[in-house]
Amino acid sequence: MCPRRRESPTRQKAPDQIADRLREQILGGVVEAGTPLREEELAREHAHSRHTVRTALAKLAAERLVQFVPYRGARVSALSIAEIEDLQALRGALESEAVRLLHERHGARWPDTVLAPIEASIAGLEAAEHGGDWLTITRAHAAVHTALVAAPGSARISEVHEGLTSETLLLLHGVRTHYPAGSLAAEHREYLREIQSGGGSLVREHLAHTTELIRASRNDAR
Amino acid sequence: MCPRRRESPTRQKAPDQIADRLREQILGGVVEAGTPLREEELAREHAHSRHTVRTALAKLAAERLVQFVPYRGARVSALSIAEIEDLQALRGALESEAVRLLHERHGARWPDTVLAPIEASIAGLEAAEHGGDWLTITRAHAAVHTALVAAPGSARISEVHEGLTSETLLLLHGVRTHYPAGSLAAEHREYLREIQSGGGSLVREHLAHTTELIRASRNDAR
DNA sequence: CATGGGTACATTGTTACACAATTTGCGCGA
DNA sequence: TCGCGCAAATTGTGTAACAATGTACCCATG
Repeated sequence: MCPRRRESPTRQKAPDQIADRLREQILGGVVEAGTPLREEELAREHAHSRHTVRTALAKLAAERLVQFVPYRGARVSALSIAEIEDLQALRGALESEAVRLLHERHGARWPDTVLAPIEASIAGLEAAEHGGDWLTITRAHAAVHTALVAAPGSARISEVHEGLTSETLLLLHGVRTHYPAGSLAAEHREYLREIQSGGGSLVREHLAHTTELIRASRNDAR
Repeated sequence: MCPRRRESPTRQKAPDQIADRLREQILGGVVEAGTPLREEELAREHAHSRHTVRTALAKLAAERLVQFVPYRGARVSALSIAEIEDLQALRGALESEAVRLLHERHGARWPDTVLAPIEASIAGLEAAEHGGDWLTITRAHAAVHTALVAAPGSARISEVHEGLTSETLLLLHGVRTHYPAGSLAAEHREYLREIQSGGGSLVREHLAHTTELIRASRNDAR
């Protein structure tokens, strides 16, 4: 292969590659909640050693896509409604703090430098709604919230929030809600308009709406 | 030794033991910021394999006590003032959300069931201030904030907040501030009294005070 | 004497294979 | 039919080796 330029980051490490592939399988629904993940089997499938696979699984455990039982191994996570509410409470804390910081700095009319990246991500969501599969749509949806939380530039709030993305996508995978194409984007444009003058309660209301969709979807599945 | 009862958790795993020991060394100042941590050396010192040591180092990296440079190894973390401010912003988001939740449920007079664990941890801080070393004091101090954030029972907010404890203690290790014994406890009793009627701004003020102490301590050290 | 290039060294990243440890389930005997 | 013991399945950890990467040092040339 081509020699790597010195400025490039070192090539992606094997555990990261394995984690990426497993993450796609889990979030894409190929591997369902509760499925055991056997180290030797994964080592064979990915043509890597068990040590490398264990490192990859540890990364997914940190993202809460998998859960470990000692001497029993890893399995794909499933969250209870109570756990979902805890997760949404955390996301609400982070996103409402981002909104508070933006109010503190910019009042009720946020400048274009703040709005443009968020609006760009909403445009991306709209594009995803026309033609993308459900995972593509939920990823684009997550990107909107990520952009909003990133807007004040508080690096650690952003980082923790981004760390919740896999888990959030895993949750939404099970939600078979049919939105007309473009309606999620419209909803988030409205949300962006409202939170410039509103506050944390709008954030929590927005997230509670999502929790309710998940709850309803689970009830329908019974 | 006595056979382990089935209800007991399995014995502590080797990587956790190594991580615990290294954490104590780092937080106790035995291993200073910037010190490289060589895998083979640690493997010899702890009488474990490099695999086990690498797993332990990964745990400490997740707590941000150490930082990895690819192919260069781990070293004990050092945070810039900007990074400290980001960390405090995150802690502020979590603690002020806990306070908001407590107001939402209990108004301006929190019941004893809420206050008792927090007051107990402040008593523990007071005990630590009489006779404990600086790490003992900073641990007891962290326990007060942990108890407060845990009070509304939002598990994930608590968990993220607790995950910041090692890093916070590492920061405070470098702060050679001389508090009269008991004054930290008194300050936190006052803080607990105030936040029952006050809100997030008091939380941020309290944390900003700590950031200022760290900043001043670093200036003094130059 | 200074600079650049190449090589070697230090250390991490990963592998293969093996054995220890733990949990659970199944089979056999009472 | 129930309880106990053992085996199987799987993870947790170890050993030893080699691959990969980055940095520093040495040598040669200008």
